[in-house]
Amino acid sequence: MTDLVAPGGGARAERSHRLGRPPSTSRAELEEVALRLFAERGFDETSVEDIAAAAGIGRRTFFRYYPSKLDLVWGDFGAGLDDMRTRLAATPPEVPTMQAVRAGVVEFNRIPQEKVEQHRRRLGLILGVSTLVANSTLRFSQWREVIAEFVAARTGCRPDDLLPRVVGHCALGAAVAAYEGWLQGAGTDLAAMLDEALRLLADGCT
Amino acid sequence: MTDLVAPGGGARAERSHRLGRPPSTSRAELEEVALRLFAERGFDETSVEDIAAAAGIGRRTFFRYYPSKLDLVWGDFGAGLDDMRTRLAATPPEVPTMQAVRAGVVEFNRIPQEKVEQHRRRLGLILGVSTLVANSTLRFSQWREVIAEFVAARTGCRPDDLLPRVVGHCALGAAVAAYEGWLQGAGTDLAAMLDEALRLLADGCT
DNA sequence: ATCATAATGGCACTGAGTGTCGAAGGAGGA
DNA sequence: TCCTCCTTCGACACTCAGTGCCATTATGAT
Repeated sequence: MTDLVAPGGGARAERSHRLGRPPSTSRAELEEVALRLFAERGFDETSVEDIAAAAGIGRRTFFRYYPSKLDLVWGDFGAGLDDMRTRLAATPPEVPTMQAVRAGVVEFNRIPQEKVEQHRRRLGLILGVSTLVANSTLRFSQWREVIAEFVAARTGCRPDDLLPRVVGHCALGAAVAAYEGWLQGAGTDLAAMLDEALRLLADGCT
Repeated sequence: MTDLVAPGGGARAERSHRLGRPPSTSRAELEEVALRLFAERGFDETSVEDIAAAAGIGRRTFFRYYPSKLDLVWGDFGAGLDDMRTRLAATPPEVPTMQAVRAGVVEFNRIPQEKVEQHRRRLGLILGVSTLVANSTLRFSQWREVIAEFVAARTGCRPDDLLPRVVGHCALGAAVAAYEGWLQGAGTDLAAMLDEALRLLADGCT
């Protein structure tokens, strides 16, 4: 959904193309180069021209791999959303709605041990760099929509009714609060943080 | 807090300046001109140059009244925040926390009858134009902070602990959900919508 | 009239993002 | 081998937001 039709026909250049000039780089390589530059000089201090030069491509070509500098940071966000939607839809009806939401969100954020540090760096950018904080809202609206659709299906109303909207916004809010707490504390566990935040929500924030 | 030191020394040119060349326009006038143009052609289709020309000032001068095109839409947001902070701090201790939050948020959004349409247009821009949706996050973080500070004071913890953060994020989420519902329905009442949304939150989103 | 002061606006610059178009570089067929 | 097709590449030029710099302008005070 969020995916751009990047050169090579897929997200990476791994699949051998059949026709035409082969892509000279890949999204994965661009991300690697860019995230390194961001870590060294900062996001705002790194221009697209810098990234392109470091990756050995032209500035114009960068925008054929990503529609903007911001989008590069998000990785495969869309794929995760699809997973969450599927998992929520498969929840047995006897599980209470908010409990299903909590489980779904926690599962959405499950990351393999070896990718924890990378995830931390990405989230640090997303929640720390003001340009990206702003942009995140647009990304997260799709996230909220997944939740709202699930709640709407459960309660037999439309996704744009008040209750599904409130749950979507609040579940996201709780998740972001957990992200912030996780980034703030050094050795904390993201899953536990999320679970706790969503439990607070389900208990009426008391 | 959000206020820029605009020409004239204040938010408007009403207070006669003491020295130097008098401002050639005011924030209020710029807002009027700009919001009219936004309504006619759309936000993204209206350049700062257009606004400046319509207001009879230079492009460069526009940026002395507002730091960006986005900031123009928000009016006196900062003043409202200070009110909410004060009102929350003055809440009697016997009022439950979430009830105080609900009352505070509803009060924050109280608008005089004659300004309802203008408010609707502003909110429509803020929640409808993607550039502004993105920017809103930054504004709303101050809003969340006011709530989080109150909850922290009530529960005797720090504003960056999990509970205050969750309440801040969720109260904002509920409020935004209410805004969306209000904009969506024609003759709905914003205060009632907000009250309902925050009641849902306090009831654990069930 | 002259001076101090503050707003104005023109100019030039950076940086994101976009349209266009010719060139490059592979695969497959003649 | 050479030609053709197809796709990516990258250069150029453009719009627009935002910023630094600085001469100009309009006022009140002396």
